[in-house]
Amino acid sequence: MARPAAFDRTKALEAAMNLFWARGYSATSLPDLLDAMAIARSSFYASFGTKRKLFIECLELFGDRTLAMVVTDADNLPASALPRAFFESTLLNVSQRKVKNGCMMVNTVLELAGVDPELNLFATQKLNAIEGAFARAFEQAQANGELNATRSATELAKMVMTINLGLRVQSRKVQSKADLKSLIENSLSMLGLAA
Amino acid sequence: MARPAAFDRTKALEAAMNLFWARGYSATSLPDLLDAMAIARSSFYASFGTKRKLFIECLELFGDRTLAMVVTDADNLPASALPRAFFESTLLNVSQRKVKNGCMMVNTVLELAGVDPELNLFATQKLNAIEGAFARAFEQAQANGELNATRSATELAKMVMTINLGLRVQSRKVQSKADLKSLIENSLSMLGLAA
DNA sequence: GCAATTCTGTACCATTTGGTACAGAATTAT
DNA sequence: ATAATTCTGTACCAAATGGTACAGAATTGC
Repeated sequence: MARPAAFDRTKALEAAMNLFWARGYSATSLPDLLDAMAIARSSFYASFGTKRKLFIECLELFGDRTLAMVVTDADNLPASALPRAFFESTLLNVSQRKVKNGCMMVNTVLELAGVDPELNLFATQKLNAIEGAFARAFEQAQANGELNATRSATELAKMVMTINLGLRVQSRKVQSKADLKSLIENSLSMLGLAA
Repeated sequence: MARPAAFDRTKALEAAMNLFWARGYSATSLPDLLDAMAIARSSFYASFGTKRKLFIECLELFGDRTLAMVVTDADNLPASALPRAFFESTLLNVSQRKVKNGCMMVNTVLELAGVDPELNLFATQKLNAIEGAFARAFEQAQANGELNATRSATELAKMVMTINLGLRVQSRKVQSKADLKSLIENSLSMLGLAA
């Protein structure tokens, strides 16, 4: 008996995520968001609450997607190939635009560490979840003898993440894909996972 | 014949730098700055121009100090000890507050990459200058035979910087000093510069 | 047609933003 | 004392901020 609750919430959320991803939290204004999401102001507040709540939803979406990617790779690849797959699929086999956006969690940690501890913590936990996925994969592989145990699985995972963070910053600097490729190769060689 | 141009420009600049360093550019408002610098609004505009110009001055100050540190270390230490000295002096032998602030150039790159290309480039160049200092030191050491040449000096410098960027992000996450220390040790070991 | 519901559009709000203007107090040298 | 200069304080500005209110158009089931 009513007009259907049609309105592409998912698409709107996706558009918002892309904007936040590129510009960060503070520098993204509400009019910017409304434009990108192509919805009216009232619809915005009706279905997303506040700008901050929307940002959290976007972070969640981004984090879950990234985590899912790592988990899927962990199921289909040997653990020693995981870091390379992760670096390449997020830094090389992606549009230049997405590369320059870096990682939304990393961006958030740096933008909001001294400003919004709650959001900082939220992004931190998402990153830790990814680190955990790496650690579990390495642990299994070491148990199976597929991976040497010169470094512990958790330490190895921490180093993969540290290098990942570094690469994400590099990708927001003025940097060519060739440079990134070379950085990735050197990183993998240092990790002992060059192959 | 006039009131002396007294007013602690240097101290005011320092205070501004500390605030920008902790909160970033957008999240630092003018009233915040005036409070921290302890000067009146008119004095601010008279001697610093705009908020943006002040930020550039602060970035310059921060960058030059960091570069000077590396250059000094390069004159007094073997090149193989440079990365450890750098990591420890900026991440361990410093107040918890400064550690949590991370590196102002890195923060700026991530905050403003998609918003203010000019400031992003400025911060990038400062980082590149530091990378250059590392590269020169490594180059000399390789020529003298003090450092093995399994990796080229410029590649090694790039990797030191990448890991540095990663560590700077880690330091803005919720993280204990013990964790950072362990990350540093693993990083140096991976770089082949453990001890 | 009619009631119900969901959207759009716009007007409005107080607050905050960075920046300017200017009066007057303070401090110096003469 | 006086002139010169530099500071403080405050009032002011237009624009932009995030958020609310509400009228009315659009779309559905009955």
